[in-house]
Amino acid sequence: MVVTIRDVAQIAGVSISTVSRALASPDKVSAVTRVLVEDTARTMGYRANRAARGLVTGRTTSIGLVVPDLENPFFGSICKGVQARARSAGYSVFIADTDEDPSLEDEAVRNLTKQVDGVIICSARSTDAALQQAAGDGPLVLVNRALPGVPSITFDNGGGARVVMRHLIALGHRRIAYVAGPVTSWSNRERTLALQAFAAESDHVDLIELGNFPPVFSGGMQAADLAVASGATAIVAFNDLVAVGVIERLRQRGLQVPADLSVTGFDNVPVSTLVWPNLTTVDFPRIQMGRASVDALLDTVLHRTSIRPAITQIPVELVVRQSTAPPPQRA
Amino acid sequence: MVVTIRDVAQIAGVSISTVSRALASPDKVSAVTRVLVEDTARTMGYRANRAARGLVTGRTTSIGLVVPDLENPFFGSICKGVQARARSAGYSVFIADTDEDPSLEDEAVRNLTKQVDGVIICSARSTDAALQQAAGDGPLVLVNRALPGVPSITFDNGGGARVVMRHLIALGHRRIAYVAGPVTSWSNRERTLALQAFAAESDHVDLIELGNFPPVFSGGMQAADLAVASGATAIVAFNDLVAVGVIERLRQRGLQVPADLSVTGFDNVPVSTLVWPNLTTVDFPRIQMGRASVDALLDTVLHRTSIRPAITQIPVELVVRQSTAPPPQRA
DNA sequence: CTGAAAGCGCTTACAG
DNA sequence: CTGAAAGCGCTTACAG
Repeated sequence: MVVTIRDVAQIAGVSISTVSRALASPDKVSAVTRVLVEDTARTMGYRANRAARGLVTGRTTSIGLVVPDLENPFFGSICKGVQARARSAGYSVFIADTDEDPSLEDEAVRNLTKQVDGVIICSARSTDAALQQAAGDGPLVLVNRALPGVPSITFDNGGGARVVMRHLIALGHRRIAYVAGPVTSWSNRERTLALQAFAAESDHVDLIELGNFPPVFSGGMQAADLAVASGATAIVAFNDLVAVGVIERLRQRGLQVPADLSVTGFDNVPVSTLVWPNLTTVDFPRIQMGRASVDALLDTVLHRTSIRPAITQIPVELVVRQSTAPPPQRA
Repeated sequence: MVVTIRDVAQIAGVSISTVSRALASPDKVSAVTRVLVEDTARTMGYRANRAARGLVTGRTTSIGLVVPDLENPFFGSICKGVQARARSAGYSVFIADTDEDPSLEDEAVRNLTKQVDGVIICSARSTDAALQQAAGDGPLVLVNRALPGVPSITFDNGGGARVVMRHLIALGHRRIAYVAGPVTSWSNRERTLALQAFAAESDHVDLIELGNFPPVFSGGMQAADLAVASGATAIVAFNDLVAVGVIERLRQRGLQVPADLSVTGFDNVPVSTLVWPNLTTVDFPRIQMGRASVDALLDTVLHRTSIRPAITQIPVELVVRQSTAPPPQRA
């Protein structure tokens, strides 16, 4: 039922070696043969069995992608970028959702390692040690997390945090609350450090650190009350979802954004333009990051001499919308 | 560097056949041998090469999943369900994003067919003919689209449409606008037919059909003005994103939801609780659908005698929130 | 219960 | 430029 190279060879009246060559390395075969084989293969609907090819070449032309949560639009975008770039390079992608569980993540990586040419781990929740180990077992690229000795693609979290602070301070804010994300989040650490440094360098600016909170809507709902009690006039949320939660809770308490308080997010996920007021946030080009991670992985897999540094940092930019304004005038 | 069955056999002092049996069919081997081989394999870090196994068994223990857009949370949820169920059944999943392009979809299916045991196509954008053809080439399950002769899992779109109408009519609405989705959308056709039928059966109810519109925020923005001009007091949007667009445009025009107009969506994506007012919508259990599609596919792949009908329809339910209310009193 | 052998569908030196 | 042969890492009748 399924047509193999043997069938094509028989119909075309050549050896299977010739069929293989005509299809995989057309220049190693005469023009006549090539056309003959190509035509036969096409009309017979022949498609090479990639597993069989992989067995002899040692390359599967597939990669693995591990993400914490496919339902989260942040990761959806990255997947999209990975998938697009992989296809254009002729690679297929295996996907694994770890449900934010470090042990499932380790298992997924182990499972994939043997059946793909390389693995991309997105926002790894696992320990440094486990990741370092995985990196030893085969080509590996980390996305949205940096680890010494392992190729990584990250966003410039620090730069994003600084540009947010600069924006709020320029508007006149002096008491700024940061609603922190999960303790285990690498991005959260990066942002916290940059916010602290920026506040310390600025005159008369107080940074109030709140949290940690879960990186979702309900986290923002919780955090909003603490932020109000702290006397902050601006709230920097860990991400857009948290920012939306903050705004909702403020609305419930009769506070206006941005008239009474300014609120910012991180990520620029679609929801940031679906809520009112539209969020001022930091755009993280996630599809680009997905693409870049495939490039980095294939550099390793194909032994391409890369101009890329081991750790790539993707620049980010502030998107000013309606959720930020000067603080209210003192009575 | 990579340990094969041969290495394990050598260290354990048995033949490769025995290693293979001890690992794959433990009951065909003595208890002593089994333990010996298992221990050796574990300490050596042996993992079977799935491609090699697939070559001889004819089964890859992987499936393919084709979706129109990984960035769309609707599909993200389905992917999550598919991935979870596949893992628990010992299957890996290849993913392909078609960017809503029918020809990319056909190509993805063709590409996958040879390297997986079966394919799940989500919200297929391709033609009936192409899908019918693909179904002939190997196990195939359609998700969110029905096609005679091809196993499908769908939501009860008609039931969803009827329950929305019933809700609005009970609130007192008599002029109801439907903001239609894409012409090519199977779900849109299903919903339209059900809405028309329900309106026809009800006394003094006018259904105003608007569209077609793109199934996103901007589609809603466009549609809102037409809906207002039509004199409708309630707007049934093709999906939640369109509903959010409608509400935003109404807000811009100074109209209040639900005081001036009621608005409903379909899908119950997370954004429906992030906007204000929270959307009244129809919940589509997408993760469940993802899981069900894997079950249906494996029924075919493993020749399981299935109690399941060829076409499964998943029930849906109305979620009443803040975007619907009785129509305003006539002046 | 165990091993030697054949073979899954390919690719790739090696001859000619 | 082309073909016969070996072999990639497994599984599975077939003997013993």
